Amino acid sequence: MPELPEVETIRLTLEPKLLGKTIIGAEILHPKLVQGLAETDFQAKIKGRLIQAVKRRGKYFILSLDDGQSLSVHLRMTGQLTVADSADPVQKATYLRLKLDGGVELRLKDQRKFARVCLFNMESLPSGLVKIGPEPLTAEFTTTVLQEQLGRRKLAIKKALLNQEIVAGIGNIYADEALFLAGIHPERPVDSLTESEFTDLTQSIKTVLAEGIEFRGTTKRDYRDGEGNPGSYQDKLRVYGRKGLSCPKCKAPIVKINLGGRGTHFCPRCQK
DNA sequence: CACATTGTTACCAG
DNA sequence: ACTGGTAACAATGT
Repeated sequence: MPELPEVETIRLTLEPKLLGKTIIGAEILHPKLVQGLAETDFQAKIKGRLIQAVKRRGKYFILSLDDGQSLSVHLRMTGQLTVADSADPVQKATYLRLKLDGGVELRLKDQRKFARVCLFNMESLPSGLVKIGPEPLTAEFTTTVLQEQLGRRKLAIKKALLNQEIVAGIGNIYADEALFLAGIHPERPVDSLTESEFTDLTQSIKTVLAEGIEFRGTTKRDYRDGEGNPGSYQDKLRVYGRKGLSCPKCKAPIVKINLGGRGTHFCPRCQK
């Protein structure tokens, strides 16, 4: 469940360890990990490249290399990225070892084998980055932009927030949290939101994501930052995972429903 | 054992 | 063409 705040925390912890390093080799231990490239081609294309920047776009972790290529990593649900000493024992479910100069390596571990890695350039963006929506924590994300992205559609607002083409980086946890802060029921059709609700929602999205980064991410189970440490935002969550517990605003019990196959938490009194 | 967990995409129907 | 719903994927925990 690494969403924007978790990937950003990973980026912050890994940047000093990766910047300026040269990739001297790669070992792929799961055949489906790398998209659109055979293992030998991947190794040939990446060997000798210098890491020029450590970036993030939505939930994608991205290394910019010195020849115009980039390496993206999407952690999906249980992926973990760390930099380890090459001599350190390799943990179970480690599927990528990106060997760097100085005796260290970037390791990707993933209990569920859902994580994906892609080596790309401007002409060959991975599918998830082609139509990705605005970055919610930048000035480009405004009430007007959110309204334009949503259009006058009838789908439930929570489903829209989970669509990465509408806004980048929001997952199940932060969608529930943002809707609670804005006082909006997750099943409300998008076209029923008022002007002031759009404003509140835009601000709430920025607030919960910034809080998530401030508290170094939410660790429900698997999430760890680039140094293997859990986050602490799970202690600050207002509704997610709090079914039956009292609403922090009105003390009514938090309700959990299924919306589009996803667990959805909200306060039936505060969110209309 | 059945089911929940979740991000993305493939697929289907209107 | 567009919208929106559902299933599939994967593995583990309850």
